Amino acid sequence: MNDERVTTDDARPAGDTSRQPKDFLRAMVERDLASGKYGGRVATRFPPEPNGYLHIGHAKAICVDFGIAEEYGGSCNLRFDDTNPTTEDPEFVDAIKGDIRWLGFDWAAERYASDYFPQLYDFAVELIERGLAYVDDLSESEIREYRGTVREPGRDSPYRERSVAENLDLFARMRAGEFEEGAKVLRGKIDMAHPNMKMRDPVLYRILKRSHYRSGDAWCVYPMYDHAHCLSDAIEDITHSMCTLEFENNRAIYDWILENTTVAEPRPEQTEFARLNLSYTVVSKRKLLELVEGGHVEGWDDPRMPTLAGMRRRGVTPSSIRRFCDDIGVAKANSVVDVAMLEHAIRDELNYNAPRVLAVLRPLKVVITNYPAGEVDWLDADYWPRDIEREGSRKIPFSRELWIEKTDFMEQPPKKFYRLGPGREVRLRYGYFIRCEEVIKNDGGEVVELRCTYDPETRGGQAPDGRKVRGTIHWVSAAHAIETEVRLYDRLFADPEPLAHDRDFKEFLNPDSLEVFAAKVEPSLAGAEPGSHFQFERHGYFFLDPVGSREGAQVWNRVVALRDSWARRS
RNA sequence: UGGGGCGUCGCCAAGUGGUAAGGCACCGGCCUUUGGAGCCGGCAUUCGUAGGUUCGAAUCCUACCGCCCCAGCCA
Repeated sequence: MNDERVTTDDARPAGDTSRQPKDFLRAMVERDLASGKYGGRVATRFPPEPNGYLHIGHAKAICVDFGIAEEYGGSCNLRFDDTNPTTEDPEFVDAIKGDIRWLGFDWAAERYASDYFPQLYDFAVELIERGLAYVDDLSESEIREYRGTVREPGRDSPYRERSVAENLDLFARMRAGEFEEGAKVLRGKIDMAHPNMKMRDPVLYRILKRSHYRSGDAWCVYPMYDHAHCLSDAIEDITHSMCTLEFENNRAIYDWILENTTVAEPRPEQTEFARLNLSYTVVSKRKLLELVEGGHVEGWDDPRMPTLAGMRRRGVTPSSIRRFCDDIGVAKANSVVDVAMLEHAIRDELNYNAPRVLAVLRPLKVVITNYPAGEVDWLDADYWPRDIEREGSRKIPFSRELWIEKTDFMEQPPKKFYRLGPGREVRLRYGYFIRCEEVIKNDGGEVVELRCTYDPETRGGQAPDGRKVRGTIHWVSAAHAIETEVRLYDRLFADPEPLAHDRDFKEFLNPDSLEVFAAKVEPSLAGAEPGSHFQFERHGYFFLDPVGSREGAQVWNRVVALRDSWARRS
């Protein structure tokens, strides 16, 4: 529907964005549309609990819930599933809303399960009146015992056969605050021997004498997920209620409650899909919390975190996240997506959107011995390589003293090393050919300076005599360079599946996930806008960190490195 | 050894009885003032396994194997 949901700076030629083969969810929606099951309506919802930050796994769910509604002319509500006052906090609702908007989605309505507490309570009363729910006095541990195990049936609670009148009275008194927390719960009266554990008289309401961030002290009984979710869907006239695989067993309760309460038909239906797992990362609120609390990262928005806040801070674009979600598809098989897919989506976008500039991370001084001191030559440098049809260029200064990358020089270059070495010639990008004439070392034998000559005939990078050089390296004029901080971020974990071992996942943290450099960047970057993207040629895509940067003290985050076939083969 | 799901290339993932899409990754080659990008080519005689039905199966049947979820008054 809303094909115009624009991604501000995406200049890629409009390609075919439609997944050719439909995933099973879209196929289902199309079937329902064709059969007229919901009168042509598609209504979904994204139901986060405001107890933590959204991460890349949620992004997939958001793309499913909002994306499907959008594609089929439907609507998607944002519903905070806030039925547990002990864990929820309004701080998270704002963060969640911001993250969803950042991703480029908007909701038809903003709802809160807590706003439905009165209706939800009435539905519970209805179940009691129908003899389908009862107040149970068993303790928490007794309930567990009575539930049986996956192999053995449970036993009925001694309170299971209370009369409707007694249940009504007791439930009203629970609500009135007459009983202590844990003293009583309301349970669905289904079947204590049901093979599906979830159907063994699920708890519907518990007493929690806690004030809720929205409803305050209006309630001391709070509905459980199984009671609240399906009925909230029904209240909002949701048609397709999509959730992740771990709720498959809960679908039986979902249907049972809706079938046994007076909700409008056609009723919403739940369908499950596999949640996202990403290699080299963990996608679990609890695990991420552990990293934050253990000080392994600097916070929820640490650029190494797979949270949307972290990715935004790192410089990942929302459109590349959406593109990634499109690429991975939706299915029911548990899977671990290769993080290389995400990296590819990011590069693919930034390749078209990030102007190229020069930056030296590990500076090695080069003196051009045949270039006069004090002289400056301002060279033309295109912002875009020839294969990208965008206009724009800037001037970069060339002078006698330059910085080049330490790794672009080797005293004893191996076979296919195209860069600088004693006596070798390379091209300085947008500049001249230079030849290394002398290597200067300090007392420790470390190369600290190169003395080179340049060929004035090669200005711009071409030799009139047709001479070719294999290597082109980046550089920056020492007198003009800006000092900045460059943060190289890498995968947070060194193992593709940190959770797949018998050890603590934190043991697999990548010790090199962050490397900080005092880098020299070309002077044109002086006025760069915080939040803008550039490609530092031969390094990767960088983002001027709007949080970490200060006036005159830029902090550049590497979003993702360039593919590097040299590094791969060595 | 209960129930619910899932198993198609290293990783995702189409395919729903007519003879294995696509993407990522990888490997060649071309091109190249980013060892980037781009272009060309390669990459599952086989669909967890074993039987069976059929002219014909990844798709149907049977059995088996493997993995995930469920015993919170979390969601």
